[in-house]
Amino acid sequence: MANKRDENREDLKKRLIDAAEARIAASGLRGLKARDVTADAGCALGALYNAFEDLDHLILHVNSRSLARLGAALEASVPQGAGPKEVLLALAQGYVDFALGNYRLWSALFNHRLPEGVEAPEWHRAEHRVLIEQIIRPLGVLRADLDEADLEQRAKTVFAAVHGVVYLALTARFVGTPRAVLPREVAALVEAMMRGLAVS
Amino acid sequence: MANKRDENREDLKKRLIDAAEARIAASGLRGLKARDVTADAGCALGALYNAFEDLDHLILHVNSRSLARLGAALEASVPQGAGPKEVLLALAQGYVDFALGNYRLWSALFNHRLPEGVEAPEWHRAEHRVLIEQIIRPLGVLRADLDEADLEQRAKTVFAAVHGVVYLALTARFVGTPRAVLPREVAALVEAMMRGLAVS
DNA sequence: GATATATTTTGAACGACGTTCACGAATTTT
DNA sequence: AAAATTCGTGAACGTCGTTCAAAATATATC
Repeated sequence: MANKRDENREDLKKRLIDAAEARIAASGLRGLKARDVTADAGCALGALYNAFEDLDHLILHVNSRSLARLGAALEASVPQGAGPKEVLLALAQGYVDFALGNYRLWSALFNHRLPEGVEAPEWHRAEHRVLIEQIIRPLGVLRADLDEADLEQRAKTVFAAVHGVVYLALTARFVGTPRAVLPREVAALVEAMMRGLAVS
Repeated sequence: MANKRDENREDLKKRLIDAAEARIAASGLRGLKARDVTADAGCALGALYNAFEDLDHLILHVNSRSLARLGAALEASVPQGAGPKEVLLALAQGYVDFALGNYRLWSALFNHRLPEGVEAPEWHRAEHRVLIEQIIRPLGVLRADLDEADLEQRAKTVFAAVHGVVYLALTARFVGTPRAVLPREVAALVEAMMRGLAVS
Protein backbone atom coordinates (compact mmCIF):
# COMPACT_ATOMS: atom_id res chain seq x y z
CA MET A 1 0.00 0.00 0.00
CA ALA A 2 1.40 3.30 -1.12
CA ASN A 3 -0.90 5.48 0.92
CA LYS A 4 0.34 5.64 4.49
CA ARG A 5 2.36 8.47 3.03
CA ASP A 6 -0.65 10.23 1.50
CA GLU A 7 -2.68 9.71 4.64
CA ASN A 8 -0.04 11.29 6.83
CA ARG A 9 0.40 14.07 4.36
CA GLU A 10 -3.29 14.90 4.21
CA ASP A 11 -3.57 14.60 7.95
CA LEU A 12 -0.72 17.02 8.51
CA LYS A 13 -2.21 19.47 6.02
CA LYS A 14 -5.50 19.35 7.85
CA ARG A 15 -3.88 19.88 11.23
CA LEU A 16 -1.96 22.85 9.86
CA ILE A 17 -5.06 24.43 8.34
CA ASP A 18 -6.98 23.85 11.57
CA ALA A 19 -4.22 25.47 13.59
CA ALA A 20 -3.87 28.40 11.20
CA GLU A 21 -7.62 28.96 11.16
CA ALA A 22 -7.72 29.01 14.95
CA ARG A 23 -4.79 31.42 15.14
CA ILE A 24 -6.31 33.78 12.58
CA ALA A 25 -9.71 33.63 14.27
CA ALA A 26 -8.04 34.44 17.59
CA SER A 27 -5.56 37.12 16.61
CA GLY A 28 -5.90 37.95 12.93
CA LEU A 29 -3.61 37.51 9.97
CA ARG A 30 -0.91 39.43 11.76
CA GLY A 31 -0.95 37.02 14.67
CA LEU A 32 -0.22 34.07 12.44
CA LYS A 33 3.36 32.85 12.93
CA ALA A 34 4.96 29.81 11.35
CA ARG A 35 6.41 28.72 14.68
CA ASP A 36 3.06 28.94 16.48
CA VAL A 37 1.13 27.09 13.80
CA THR A 38 3.59 24.24 13.57
CA ALA A 39 3.75 23.93 17.35
CA ASP A 40 -0.08 23.83 17.49
CA ALA A 41 -0.18 21.24 14.72
CA GLY A 42 2.46 19.13 16.47
CA CYS A 43 5.12 19.15 13.80
CA ALA A 44 8.47 20.72 13.19
CA LEU A 45 8.89 24.19 11.75
CA GLY A 46 10.19 22.91 8.45
CA ALA A 47 7.27 20.53 7.94
CA LEU A 48 5.05 23.47 7.01
CA TYR A 49 7.15 23.98 3.88
CA ASN A 50 6.74 20.36 2.96
CA ALA A 51 2.96 20.51 3.17
CA PHE A 52 2.53 23.96 1.61
CA GLU A 53 4.57 26.17 -0.64
CA ASP A 54 4.77 28.79 2.10
CA LEU A 55 2.73 30.54 4.77
CA ASP A 56 0.76 32.48 2.17
CA HIS A 57 -0.52 29.29 0.61
CA LEU A 58 -1.56 27.96 3.98
CA ILE A 59 -3.61 31.13 4.42
CA LEU A 60 -5.16 30.50 1.02
CA HIS A 61 -6.49 27.20 2.34
CA VAL A 62 -7.92 28.88 5.42
CA ASN A 63 -9.60 31.44 3.18
CA SER A 64 -10.90 28.62 1.05
CA ARG A 65 -12.74 27.23 4.06
CA SER A 66 -14.08 30.65 4.99
CA LEU A 67 -15.46 31.15 1.50
CA ALA A 68 -17.25 27.81 1.70
CA ARG A 69 -18.76 28.73 5.04
CA LEU A 70 -19.74 32.15 3.77
CA GLY A 71 -21.36 30.57 0.73
CA ALA A 72 -23.38 28.27 2.94
CA ALA A 73 -24.38 31.13 5.24
CA LEU A 74 -25.58 33.23 2.30
CA GLU A 75 -27.55 30.33 0.90
CA ALA A 76 -29.18 29.75 4.25
CA SER A 77 -30.11 33.41 4.58
CA VAL A 78 -32.31 33.47 1.46
CA PRO A 79 -36.00 33.10 2.36
CA GLN A 80 -38.05 30.52 0.45
CA GLY A 81 -40.21 31.75 -2.42
CA ALA A 82 -39.53 35.42 -1.87
CA GLY A 83 -39.39 38.17 -4.46
CA PRO A 84 -36.10 39.48 -5.82
CA LYS A 85 -36.04 42.51 -3.55
CA GLU A 86 -36.50 40.47 -0.40
CA VAL A 87 -33.82 38.06 -1.58
CA LEU A 88 -31.29 40.82 -2.20
CA LEU A 89 -32.03 42.44 1.14
CA ALA A 90 -31.70 39.11 2.92
CA LEU A 91 -28.40 38.36 1.18
CA ALA A 92 -27.01 41.72 2.25
CA GLN A 93 -28.04 41.19 5.86
CA GLY A 94 -26.64 37.66 5.71
CA TYR A 95 -23.35 39.14 4.56
CA VAL A 96 -23.36 41.65 7.41
CA ASP A 97 -24.09 38.89 9.91
CA PHE A 98 -21.29 36.70 8.61
CA ALA A 99 -18.78 39.53 8.72
CA LEU A 100 -19.79 40.46 12.26
CA GLY A 101 -19.86 36.88 13.48
CA ASN A 102 -16.60 35.80 11.86
CA TYR A 103 -14.76 39.06 11.86
CA ARG A 104 -11.13 37.99 11.69
CA LEU A 105 -11.65 35.15 9.24
CA TRP A 106 -13.82 37.35 7.03
CA SER A 107 -11.24 40.10 7.24
CA ALA A 108 -8.46 37.70 6.23
CA LEU A 109 -10.43 37.04 3.06
CA PHE A 110 -9.90 40.60 1.90
CA ASN A 111 -6.75 41.72 3.64
CA HIS A 112 -4.44 38.89 2.68
CA ARG A 113 -2.12 39.71 -0.21
CA LEU A 114 0.26 37.50 -2.08
CA PRO A 115 3.69 38.97 -2.84
CA GLU A 116 3.87 41.32 -5.80
CA GLY A 117 3.56 39.46 -9.05
CA VAL A 118 2.34 36.17 -7.55
CA GLU A 119 -1.14 35.18 -8.67
CA ALA A 120 -3.52 33.09 -6.59
CA PRO A 121 -4.12 29.66 -8.11
CA GLU A 122 -7.15 29.31 -10.35
CA TRP A 123 -8.98 26.87 -8.02
CA HIS A 124 -8.92 29.52 -5.32
CA ARG A 125 -9.99 32.36 -7.55
CA ALA A 126 -12.94 30.27 -8.69
CA GLU A 127 -14.09 29.86 -5.10
CA HIS A 128 -14.84 33.57 -4.89
CA ARG A 129 -17.84 33.01 -7.07
CA VAL A 130 -19.97 32.39 -3.96
CA LEU A 131 -19.74 36.12 -3.34
CA ILE A 132 -21.87 36.96 -6.39
CA GLU A 133 -23.53 33.70 -7.28
CA GLN A 134 -26.74 34.28 -5.36
CA ILE A 135 -27.03 37.89 -6.44
CA ILE A 136 -27.30 37.14 -10.12
CA ARG A 137 -30.72 35.51 -10.21
CA PRO A 138 -32.77 38.09 -8.29
CA LEU A 139 -30.90 40.87 -10.05
CA GLY A 140 -31.78 39.27 -13.36
CA VAL A 141 -35.46 39.54 -12.47
CA LEU A 142 -35.10 43.26 -11.84
CA ARG A 143 -33.00 43.77 -14.95
CA ALA A 144 -34.33 41.44 -17.61
CA ASP A 145 -32.78 43.71 -20.24
CA LEU A 146 -29.17 42.84 -19.35
CA ASP A 147 -27.38 39.99 -21.04
CA GLU A 148 -25.49 37.38 -19.03
CA ALA A 149 -22.14 39.16 -19.03
CA ASP A 150 -23.57 42.54 -18.05
CA LEU A 151 -25.68 40.91 -15.38
CA GLU A 152 -22.66 39.23 -13.86
CA GLN A 153 -20.77 42.51 -13.97
CA ARG A 154 -23.62 44.37 -12.30
CA ALA A 155 -23.82 41.67 -9.63
CA LYS A 156 -20.15 42.26 -8.87
CA THR A 157 -20.86 45.96 -8.54
CA VAL A 158 -23.78 45.37 -6.19
CA PHE A 159 -21.66 43.07 -4.06
CA ALA A 160 -18.76 45.50 -4.05
CA ALA A 161 -20.98 48.36 -2.94
CA VAL A 162 -22.41 46.42 0.00
CA HIS A 163 -19.00 45.01 0.82
CA GLY A 164 -17.55 48.52 0.82
CA VAL A 165 -19.98 49.70 3.45
CA VAL A 166 -19.39 46.64 5.63
CA TYR A 167 -15.64 46.76 5.13
CA LEU A 168 -15.23 50.41 6.06
CA ALA A 169 -17.57 49.98 8.99
CA LEU A 170 -15.61 47.09 10.45
CA THR A 171 -12.00 47.82 9.52
CA ALA A 172 -11.51 51.47 8.68
CA ARG A 173 -11.93 53.40 11.82
CA PHE A 174 -12.14 56.73 10.00
CA VAL A 175 -15.08 57.02 7.68
CA GLY A 176 -16.75 53.93 9.01
CA THR A 177 -20.35 53.47 9.95
CA PRO A 178 -20.90 52.59 13.61
CA ARG A 179 -21.81 48.94 14.00
CA ALA A 180 -25.16 49.77 15.51
CA VAL A 181 -26.44 51.45 12.35
CA LEU A 182 -24.68 49.16 9.88
CA PRO A 183 -27.71 46.96 9.16
CA ARG A 184 -29.88 50.03 8.64
CA GLU A 185 -27.39 51.66 6.25
CA VAL A 186 -26.85 48.47 4.27
CA ALA A 187 -30.60 48.07 3.92
CA ALA A 188 -30.94 51.67 2.78
CA LEU A 189 -28.17 51.18 0.24
CA VAL A 190 -29.63 47.98 -1.18
CA GLU A 191 -33.10 49.47 -1.36
CA ALA A 192 -31.80 52.56 -3.11
CA MET A 193 -29.77 50.50 -5.56
CA MET A 194 -32.76 48.32 -6.36
CA ARG A 195 -35.13 51.20 -6.87
CA GLY A 196 -32.57 52.83 -9.09
CA LEU A 197 -31.78 49.68 -10.98
CA ALA A 198 -35.35 48.65 -11.57
CA VAL A 199 -36.16 51.85 -13.41
CA SER A 200 -33.30 52.20 -15.85
CA MET B 1 18.66 81.34 18.57
CA ALA B 2 17.08 78.20 19.84
CA ASN B 3 15.78 77.00 16.53
CA LYS B 4 18.64 75.54 14.53
CA ARG B 5 17.52 72.41 16.36
CA ASP B 6 13.90 72.75 15.30
CA GLU B 7 14.91 73.62 11.77
CA ASN B 8 17.02 70.51 11.42
CA ARG B 9 14.34 68.43 13.00
CA GLU B 10 11.65 69.64 10.63
CA ASP B 11 13.97 69.32 7.69
CA LEU B 12 14.77 65.72 8.54
CA LYS B 13 11.10 64.92 9.00
CA LYS B 14 10.35 66.34 5.59
CA ARG B 15 13.16 64.39 3.95
CA LEU B 16 11.93 61.19 5.59
CA ILE B 17 8.33 61.74 4.49
CA ASP B 18 9.51 62.56 0.96
CA ALA B 19 11.59 59.40 0.83
CA ALA B 20 8.82 57.23 2.28
CA GLU B 21 6.29 58.67 -0.14
CA ALA B 22 8.56 57.94 -3.09
CA ARG B 23 9.20 54.40 -1.89
CA ILE B 24 5.49 53.70 -1.37
CA ALA B 25 4.61 55.22 -4.74
CA ALA B 26 7.25 53.03 -6.37
CA SER B 27 6.76 49.72 -4.62
CA GLY B 28 3.85 49.90 -2.22
CA LEU B 29 3.59 49.71 1.54
CA ARG B 30 5.35 46.37 1.48
CA GLY B 31 8.34 47.85 -0.28
CA LEU B 32 8.89 50.40 2.46
CA LYS B 33 11.95 49.49 4.56
CA ALA B 34 13.42 51.54 7.36
CA ARG B 35 16.94 51.08 5.97
CA ASP B 36 15.97 52.23 2.47
CA VAL B 37 14.08 55.28 3.67
CA THR B 38 16.84 56.48 5.95
CA ALA B 39 19.44 55.91 3.25
CA ASP B 40 17.32 57.92 0.79
CA ALA B 41 16.85 60.68 3.33
CA GLY B 42 20.56 60.77 4.07
CA CYS B 43 20.49 59.92 7.75
CA ALA B 44 21.30 57.01 9.98
CA LEU B 45 18.90 54.19 10.64
CA GLY B 46 18.25 55.24 14.20
CA ALA B 47 17.41 58.82 13.25
CA LEU B 48 14.04 57.68 11.99
CA TYR B 49 13.05 56.82 15.55
CA ASN B 50 14.07 60.23 16.71
CA ALA B 51 11.88 61.98 14.18
CA PHE B 52 8.90 59.62 14.39
CA GLU B 53 7.59 57.19 16.92
CA ASP B 54 8.08 54.33 14.47
CA LEU B 55 7.67 53.37 10.83
CA ASP B 56 3.88 53.27 11.17
CA HIS B 57 3.76 56.90 12.19
CA LEU B 58 5.94 57.86 9.24
CA ILE B 59 3.37 56.15 7.01
CA LEU B 60 0.64 58.15 8.74
CA HIS B 61 2.35 61.32 7.58
CA VAL B 62 2.57 60.04 4.02
CA ASN B 63 -1.13 59.19 4.16
CA SER B 64 -1.80 62.62 5.51
CA ARG B 65 -0.31 64.13 2.36
CA SER B 66 -2.26 61.76 0.17
CA LEU B 67 -5.52 62.75 1.84
CA ALA B 68 -4.76 66.40 1.24
CA ARG B 69 -4.04 65.74 -2.42
CA LEU B 70 -7.16 63.63 -2.73
CA GLY B 71 -9.22 66.38 -1.14
CA ALA B 72 -7.87 68.91 -3.61
CA ALA B 73 -8.49 66.55 -6.54
CA LEU B 74 -12.10 65.99 -5.47
CA GLU B 75 -12.66 69.69 -5.07
CA ALA B 76 -11.26 70.35 -8.52
CA SER B 77 -13.47 67.69 -10.07
CA VAL B 78 -16.74 69.39 -9.10
CA PRO B 79 -18.21 71.38 -12.00
CA GLN B 80 -19.30 74.95 -11.35
CA GLY B 81 -22.99 75.59 -10.75
CA ALA B 82 -24.12 72.07 -11.48
CA GLY B 83 -27.05 70.18 -9.96
CA PRO B 84 -26.59 67.70 -7.13
CA LYS B 85 -26.67 64.68 -9.41
CA GLU B 86 -23.95 66.01 -11.68
CA VAL B 87 -21.88 66.90 -8.64
CA LEU B 88 -22.15 63.43 -7.13
CA LEU B 89 -21.34 61.79 -10.44
CA ALA B 90 -18.35 64.05 -10.93
CA LEU B 91 -17.08 63.34 -7.41
CA ALA B 92 -17.29 59.61 -8.01
CA GLN B 93 -15.40 59.88 -11.27
CA GLY B 94 -12.86 62.13 -9.61
CA TYR B 95 -12.36 59.46 -6.99
CA VAL B 96 -11.87 56.79 -9.65
CA ASP B 97 -9.35 58.97 -11.43
CA PHE B 98 -7.38 59.64 -8.27
CA ALA B 99 -7.26 55.96 -7.35
CA LEU B 100 -6.13 55.00 -10.85
CA GLY B 101 -3.60 57.80 -11.11
CA ASN B 102 -2.12 57.37 -7.63
CA TYR B 103 -2.67 53.71 -7.15
CA ARG B 104 -0.07 52.79 -4.55
CA LEU B 105 -0.47 55.91 -2.43
CA TRP B 106 -4.25 55.61 -2.55
CA SER B 107 -3.98 51.96 -1.66
CA ALA B 108 -1.73 52.75 1.32
CA LEU B 109 -4.55 54.94 2.61
CA PHE B 110 -6.76 51.92 3.13
CA ASN B 111 -4.36 49.02 3.54
CA HIS B 112 -2.16 50.42 6.25
CA ARG B 113 -3.00 49.14 9.72
CA LEU B 114 -1.62 50.14 13.06
CA PRO B 115 -0.81 47.32 15.49
CA GLU B 116 -3.75 45.84 17.37
CA GLY B 117 -5.02 48.22 20.00
CA VAL B 118 -3.13 51.29 18.77
CA GLU B 119 -5.38 54.11 17.65
CA ALA B 120 -4.44 56.65 15.01
CA PRO B 121 -3.99 60.14 16.46
CA GLU B 122 -7.00 62.42 16.34
CA TRP B 123 -5.41 64.92 13.93
CA HIS B 124 -5.04 62.15 11.39
CA ARG B 125 -8.52 60.75 11.85
CA ALA B 126 -9.92 64.22 11.29
CA GLU B 127 -8.15 64.44 7.93
CA HIS B 128 -10.35 61.66 6.59
CA ARG B 129 -13.21 64.09 6.48
CA VAL B 130 -12.23 65.08 2.91
CA LEU B 131 -13.61 61.71 1.85
CA ILE B 132 -17.19 62.69 2.66
CA GLU B 133 -17.07 66.45 2.96
CA GLN B 134 -18.10 67.21 -0.60
CA ILE B 135 -20.77 64.56 -0.69
CA ILE B 136 -22.86 66.06 2.07
CA ARG B 137 -24.11 69.18 0.34
CA PRO B 138 -25.44 67.67 -2.91
CA LEU B 139 -26.84 64.74 -0.97
CA GLY B 140 -28.64 67.18 1.31
CA VAL B 141 -30.38 68.65 -1.72
CA LEU B 142 -31.69 65.23 -2.71
CA ARG B 143 -32.64 64.37 0.86
CA ALA B 144 -33.89 67.53 2.50
CA ASP B 145 -35.76 65.34 5.00
CA LEU B 146 -32.61 64.07 6.75
CA ASP B 147 -31.13 65.89 9.72
CA GLU B 148 -27.45 66.70 9.89
CA ALA B 149 -26.35 63.52 11.63
CA ASP B 150 -28.32 61.22 9.33
CA LEU B 151 -27.08 63.12 6.32
CA GLU B 152 -23.48 62.70 7.38
CA GLN B 153 -24.10 59.01 7.99
CA ARG B 154 -25.69 58.58 4.59
CA ALA B 155 -22.78 60.40 2.97
CA LYS B 156 -20.42 57.87 4.55
CA THR B 157 -22.51 55.08 3.13
CA VAL B 158 -22.49 56.60 -0.34
CA PHE B 159 -18.73 57.02 -0.16
CA ALA B 160 -18.24 53.50 1.15
CA ALA B 161 -20.31 52.01 -1.65
CA VAL B 162 -18.35 53.79 -4.37
CA HIS B 163 -15.09 53.06 -2.60
CA GLY B 164 -16.01 49.39 -2.39
CA VAL B 165 -16.43 49.11 -6.14
CA VAL B 166 -13.16 50.94 -6.81
CA TYR B 167 -11.30 49.02 -4.13
CA LEU B 168 -12.33 45.58 -5.29
CA ALA B 169 -11.68 46.56 -8.88
CA LEU B 170 -8.14 47.69 -8.20
CA THR B 171 -6.93 45.44 -5.41
CA ALA B 172 -9.02 42.28 -5.18
CA ARG B 173 -8.27 40.22 -8.18
CA PHE B 174 -11.24 37.94 -7.62
CA VAL B 175 -14.58 39.65 -7.75
CA GLY B 176 -13.16 42.82 -9.20
CA THR B 177 -14.51 44.87 -12.04
CA PRO B 178 -12.11 45.15 -14.99
CA ARG B 179 -10.57 48.60 -15.11
CA ALA B 180 -12.03 49.31 -18.51
CA VAL B 181 -15.61 49.19 -17.26
CA LEU B 182 -14.95 50.68 -13.83
CA PRO B 183 -16.08 54.23 -14.72
CA ARG B 184 -19.26 52.86 -16.28
CA GLU B 185 -20.08 50.69 -13.26
CA VAL B 186 -19.38 53.48 -10.80
CA ALA B 187 -21.63 55.79 -12.78
CA ALA B 188 -24.37 53.17 -12.85
CA LEU B 189 -24.05 52.68 -9.09
CA VAL B 190 -24.19 56.37 -8.30
CA GLU B 191 -27.13 56.92 -10.61
CA ALA B 192 -29.01 54.02 -9.09
CA MET B 193 -28.27 55.21 -5.56
CA MET B 194 -29.45 58.71 -6.36
CA ARG B 195 -32.65 57.59 -8.03
CA GLY B 196 -33.33 55.37 -5.09
CA LEU B 197 -32.43 57.99 -2.55
CA ALA B 198 -34.42 60.77 -4.12
CA VAL B 199 -37.67 58.84 -3.89
CA SER B 200 -37.62 57.56 -0.34
C1' DG C 1 34.71 82.70 23.77
C1' DA C 2 35.32 78.81 26.86
C1' DT C 3 33.17 75.55 29.62
C1' DA C 4 29.25 72.88 30.96
C1' DT C 5 24.86 70.96 29.89
C1' DA C 6 21.40 69.13 26.95
C1' DT C 7 20.05 67.06 22.79
C1' DT C 8 20.67 64.47 18.56
C1' DT C 9 23.05 61.43 15.35
C1' DT C 10 25.15 57.17 14.69
C1' DG C 11 25.45 52.28 13.47
C1' DA C 12 26.35 48.00 15.84
C1' DA C 13 23.58 44.79 18.23
C1' DC C 14 19.14 42.38 19.42
C1' DG C 15 15.17 39.66 18.90
C1' DA C 16 11.48 38.15 15.90
C1' DC C 17 10.35 36.40 11.76
C1' DG C 18 9.93 33.40 7.18
C1' DT C 19 12.47 30.22 4.87
C1' DT C 20 16.20 26.74 3.72
C1' DC C 21 18.82 22.62 4.06
C1' DA C 22 21.71 18.67 5.47
C1' DC C 23 20.87 14.87 8.15
C1' DG C 24 18.52 11.02 10.12
C1' DA C 25 14.09 8.47 10.38
C1' DA C 26 10.34 6.43 8.13
C1' DT C 27 8.16 4.39 4.27
C1' DT C 28 7.96 2.17 -0.17
C1' DT C 29 10.03 -0.61 -3.74
C1' DT C 30 12.89 -4.30 -5.34
C1' DA D 1 16.08 -7.73 4.01
C1' DA D 2 18.38 -4.42 1.40
C1' DA D 3 18.15 -0.44 -1.55
C1' DA D 4 15.86 3.62 -2.86
C1' DT D 5 12.83 7.22 -2.09
C1' DT D 6 10.42 10.44 0.64
C1' DC D 7 9.63 12.96 4.75
C1' DG D 8 10.29 15.14 9.41
C1' DT D 9 13.60 17.76 12.03
C1' DG D 10 15.49 21.91 14.06
C1' DA D 11 19.68 24.54 13.71
C1' DA D 12 21.16 28.16 10.81
C1' DC D 13 20.59 32.15 7.53
C1' DG D 14 19.13 36.56 5.89
C1' DT D 15 15.93 40.33 6.52
C1' DC D 16 13.40 43.19 9.11
C1' DG D 17 11.95 46.85 12.87
C1' DT D 18 13.68 48.66 16.86
C1' DT D 19 16.96 49.89 20.74
C1' DC D 20 20.86 51.93 22.97
C1' DA D 21 25.44 53.51 24.50
C1' DA D 22 28.80 56.32 22.77
C1' DA D 23 30.23 60.19 19.82
C1' DA D 24 29.01 64.54 17.84
C1' DT D 25 26.65 68.68 17.87
C1' DA D 26 23.93 72.37 19.50
C1' DT D 27 22.51 75.46 23.41
C1' DA D 28 23.11 77.71 27.92
C1' DT D 29 25.98 79.83 31.41
C1' DC D 30 29.66 82.50 32.91
